[in-house]
Amino acid sequence: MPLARIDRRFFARSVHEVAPELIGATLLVGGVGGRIVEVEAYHHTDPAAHSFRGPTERNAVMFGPPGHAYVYRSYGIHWCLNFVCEREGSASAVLIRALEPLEGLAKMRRRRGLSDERLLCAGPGRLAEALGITRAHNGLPLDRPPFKLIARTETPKIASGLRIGITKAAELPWRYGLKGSRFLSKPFKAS
DNA sequence: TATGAGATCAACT
DNA sequence: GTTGATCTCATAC
Repeated sequence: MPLARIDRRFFARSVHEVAPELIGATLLVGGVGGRIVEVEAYHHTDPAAHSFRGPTERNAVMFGPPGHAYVYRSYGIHWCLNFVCEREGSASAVLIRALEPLEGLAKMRRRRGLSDERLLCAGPGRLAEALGITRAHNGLPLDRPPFKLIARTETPKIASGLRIGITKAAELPWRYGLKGSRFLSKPFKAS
Protein backbone atom coordinates (compact mmCIF):
# COMPACT_ATOMS: atom_id res chain seq x y z
CA MET A 1 0.00 0.00 0.00
CA PRO A 2 1.47 3.37 -1.00
CA LEU A 3 2.07 5.64 1.94
CA ALA A 4 1.52 9.08 0.47
CA ARG A 5 3.60 11.78 2.06
CA ILE A 6 1.87 15.03 2.85
CA ASP A 7 3.85 17.92 1.38
CA ARG A 8 3.72 21.51 2.39
CA ARG A 9 1.17 22.43 -0.29
CA PHE A 10 -1.39 20.54 1.78
CA PHE A 11 -1.24 23.41 4.25
CA ALA A 12 -1.72 26.19 1.69
CA ARG A 13 -5.44 26.30 2.44
CA SER A 14 -7.78 27.56 5.13
CA VAL A 15 -7.15 26.12 8.61
CA HIS A 16 -10.77 25.07 8.62
CA GLU A 17 -10.16 22.74 5.70
CA VAL A 18 -6.77 21.52 6.87
CA ALA A 19 -7.60 20.83 10.52
CA PRO A 20 -10.27 18.12 10.05
CA GLU A 21 -8.25 16.52 7.24
CA LEU A 22 -5.29 16.02 9.56
CA ILE A 23 -7.29 13.68 11.76
CA GLY A 24 -6.11 10.16 10.96
CA ALA A 25 -2.86 11.26 9.31
CA THR A 26 0.38 9.92 10.76
CA LEU A 27 2.98 12.24 12.26
CA LEU A 28 6.51 11.08 12.95
CA VAL A 29 9.37 13.16 14.32
CA GLY A 30 12.69 11.40 14.03
CA GLY A 31 10.81 8.14 13.47
CA VAL A 32 8.76 8.54 16.64
CA GLY A 33 5.07 9.33 16.67
CA GLY A 34 1.68 8.04 15.62
CA ARG A 35 -1.75 8.84 14.29
CA ILE A 36 -3.17 12.32 14.83
CA VAL A 37 -6.43 12.02 16.76
CA GLU A 38 -7.02 15.56 17.97
CA VAL A 39 -6.31 19.09 16.69
CA GLU A 40 -7.58 22.63 17.13
CA ALA A 41 -7.82 25.37 14.50
CA TYR A 42 -6.59 28.87 15.28
CA HIS A 43 -7.73 31.41 12.77
CA HIS A 44 -6.55 34.99 12.57
CA THR A 45 -10.05 36.33 13.32
CA ASP A 46 -9.88 34.45 16.60
CA PRO A 47 -8.86 36.39 19.72
CA ALA A 48 -7.38 33.18 21.17
CA ALA A 49 -4.89 32.83 18.29
CA HIS A 50 -1.35 34.01 18.92
CA SER A 51 -1.42 35.77 15.56
CA PHE A 52 -4.51 37.81 16.43
CA ARG A 53 -2.57 40.86 17.57
CA GLY A 54 -0.01 40.76 14.80
CA PRO A 55 3.54 39.44 14.50
CA THR A 56 5.87 39.22 17.49
CA GLU A 57 9.19 37.52 18.01
CA ARG A 58 7.47 34.40 19.29
CA ASN A 59 4.87 33.94 16.57
CA ALA A 60 6.97 35.08 13.59
CA VAL A 61 6.83 31.61 12.03
CA MET A 62 3.04 31.79 11.82
CA PHE A 63 3.46 34.73 9.48
CA GLY A 64 5.84 32.78 7.23
CA PRO A 65 4.91 30.27 4.51
CA PRO A 66 2.43 27.43 5.21
CA GLY A 67 3.60 23.89 5.91
CA HIS A 68 6.07 24.78 8.64
CA ALA A 69 6.14 23.98 12.35
CA TYR A 70 5.36 26.68 14.89
CA VAL A 71 6.59 25.69 18.34
CA TYR A 72 5.99 27.84 21.41
CA ARG A 73 6.45 27.62 25.16
CA SER A 74 3.19 27.20 27.06
CA TYR A 75 2.82 28.25 30.69
CA GLY A 76 6.58 28.52 30.85
CA ILE A 77 6.99 24.75 30.91
CA HIS A 78 5.58 22.86 27.99
CA TRP A 79 6.27 23.02 24.27
CA CYS A 80 3.33 22.99 21.90
CA LEU A 81 3.42 22.01 18.23
CA ASN A 82 1.42 23.79 15.53
CA PHE A 83 1.26 23.47 11.74
CA VAL A 84 1.19 26.81 9.94
CA CYS A 85 -1.60 27.17 7.35
CA GLU A 86 -2.43 29.65 4.64
CA ARG A 87 -2.70 33.28 5.66
CA GLU A 88 -6.22 34.50 5.04
CA GLY A 89 -5.60 38.13 5.78
CA SER A 90 -3.33 37.17 8.65
CA ALA A 91 -1.64 34.10 10.10
CA SER A 92 -3.35 30.88 11.13
CA ALA A 93 -2.27 27.48 12.42
CA VAL A 94 -3.44 24.10 13.64
CA LEU A 95 -2.49 23.03 17.16
CA ILE A 96 -1.69 19.31 17.36
CA ARG A 97 -3.32 18.17 20.60
CA ALA A 98 -3.13 14.38 20.68
CA LEU A 99 -1.66 11.33 18.94
CA GLU A 100 -2.31 7.64 19.10
CA PRO A 101 1.23 6.32 19.77
CA LEU A 102 2.37 3.86 17.09
CA GLU A 103 6.13 4.20 16.46
CA GLY A 104 8.95 4.46 18.98
CA LEU A 105 6.86 3.60 22.02
CA ALA A 106 9.91 2.84 24.14
CA LYS A 107 11.51 6.17 23.28
CA MET A 108 8.35 8.09 24.07
CA ARG A 109 7.94 6.29 27.36
CA ARG A 110 11.52 7.09 28.29
CA ARG A 111 11.09 10.77 27.47
CA ARG A 112 7.82 10.97 29.39
CA GLY A 113 9.00 8.87 32.33
CA LEU A 114 7.08 5.60 32.41
CA SER A 115 3.71 6.90 31.58
CA ASP A 116 0.56 5.01 30.74
CA GLU A 117 0.42 4.53 26.96
CA ARG A 118 -2.93 6.26 26.77
CA LEU A 119 -1.39 9.40 28.29
CA LEU A 120 1.84 9.42 26.27
CA CYS A 121 0.57 11.94 23.73
CA ALA A 122 -2.86 12.96 25.09
CA GLY A 123 -2.48 16.72 25.21
CA PRO A 124 -0.25 19.26 23.46
CA GLY A 125 2.40 19.44 26.18
CA ARG A 126 2.62 15.67 26.58
CA LEU A 127 2.75 15.12 22.84
CA ALA A 128 5.62 17.57 22.43
CA GLU A 129 7.57 15.94 25.22
CA ALA A 130 7.01 12.43 23.83
CA LEU A 131 8.16 13.47 20.33
CA GLY A 132 11.10 15.47 21.63
CA ILE A 133 9.79 18.76 20.23
CA THR A 134 11.70 21.87 21.32
CA ARG A 135 12.43 25.37 20.12
CA ALA A 136 14.87 23.78 17.69
CA HIS A 137 11.90 22.58 15.62
CA ASN A 138 10.36 26.04 15.34
CA GLY A 139 10.19 27.08 11.67
CA LEU A 140 11.22 23.71 10.19
CA PRO A 141 9.35 22.54 7.06
CA LEU A 142 6.94 19.68 7.69
CA ASP A 143 7.76 17.74 4.54
CA ARG A 144 11.43 17.23 5.42
CA PRO A 145 13.23 15.31 8.17
CA PRO A 146 12.98 15.06 11.09
CA PHE A 147 9.29 15.49 10.29
CA LYS A 148 7.37 12.87 8.36
CA LEU A 149 3.68 13.26 7.62
CA ILE A 150 1.79 10.42 6.01
CA ALA A 151 -1.67 10.93 4.52
CA ARG A 152 -4.52 8.86 5.89
CA THR A 153 -5.75 6.04 3.72
CA GLU A 154 -9.40 6.22 4.68
CA THR A 155 -11.71 8.92 5.91
CA PRO A 156 -12.28 8.57 9.63
CA LYS A 157 -15.32 9.65 11.60
CA ILE A 158 -14.62 13.17 12.81
CA ALA A 159 -15.99 14.68 15.99
CA SER A 160 -15.90 18.42 16.59
CA GLY A 161 -16.47 20.50 19.64
CA LEU A 162 -15.35 23.34 21.84
CA ARG A 163 -11.68 24.03 22.30
CA ILE A 164 -9.92 23.36 25.56
CA GLY A 165 -8.01 25.37 28.08
CA ILE A 166 -8.61 28.81 26.62
CA THR A 167 -10.57 31.75 27.94
CA LYS A 168 -10.91 33.87 24.81
CA ALA A 169 -13.44 32.86 22.16
CA ALA A 170 -13.93 29.58 24.01
CA GLU A 171 -17.32 29.11 22.35
CA LEU A 172 -15.90 28.51 18.86
CA PRO A 173 -16.23 24.79 17.93
CA TRP A 174 -12.85 24.49 16.29
CA ARG A 175 -11.58 21.38 17.99
CA TYR A 176 -11.55 18.26 15.85
CA GLY A 177 -10.96 14.67 16.86
CA LEU A 178 -11.16 11.06 15.82
CA LYS A 179 -14.50 9.82 17.00
CA GLY A 180 -14.27 7.26 19.77
CA SER A 181 -10.47 7.29 20.09
CA ARG A 182 -9.18 6.48 23.55
CA PHE A 183 -6.12 8.66 23.03
CA LEU A 184 -7.92 12.02 23.13
CA SER A 185 -6.85 14.56 25.72
CA LYS A 186 -10.52 14.86 26.64
CA PRO A 187 -13.58 13.09 25.28
CA PHE A 188 -15.94 14.83 22.86
CA LYS A 189 -19.54 15.08 23.80
CA ALA A 190 -21.60 12.43 22.07
CA SER A 191 -23.41 13.85 19.10
C1' DT B 1 -13.53 12.15 41.83
C1' DA B 2 -12.49 16.94 42.44
C1' DT B 3 -10.34 21.00 43.26
C1' DG B 4 -5.76 23.62 44.07
C1' DA B 5 -0.91 24.87 43.89
C1' DG B 6 3.26 25.12 41.57
C1' DA B 7 6.45 25.21 37.77
C1' DT B 8 8.32 29.38 34.94
C1' DC B 9 8.44 32.17 30.01
C1' DA B 10 6.78 35.68 26.89
C1' DA B 11 3.34 38.92 25.73
C1' DC B 12 0.42 42.25 27.35
C1' DT B 13 -1.44 46.14 30.57
C1' DG C 1 2.73 42.71 37.68
C1' DT C 2 -0.72 39.55 35.49
C1' DT C 3 -2.20 35.97 32.51
C1' DG C 4 -2.13 32.03 29.45
C1' DA C 5 -3.67 27.23 23.32
C1' DT C 6 -0.63 22.97 30.27
C1' DC C 7 0.49 19.16 33.19
C1' DT C 8 1.58 16.89 37.52
C1' DC C 9 1.26 16.05 42.14
C1' DA C 10 -0.99 16.75 46.59
C1' DT C 11 -4.73 17.06 49.55
C1' DA C 12 -9.72 16.98 50.32
C1' DC C 13 -14.32 15.00 49.75
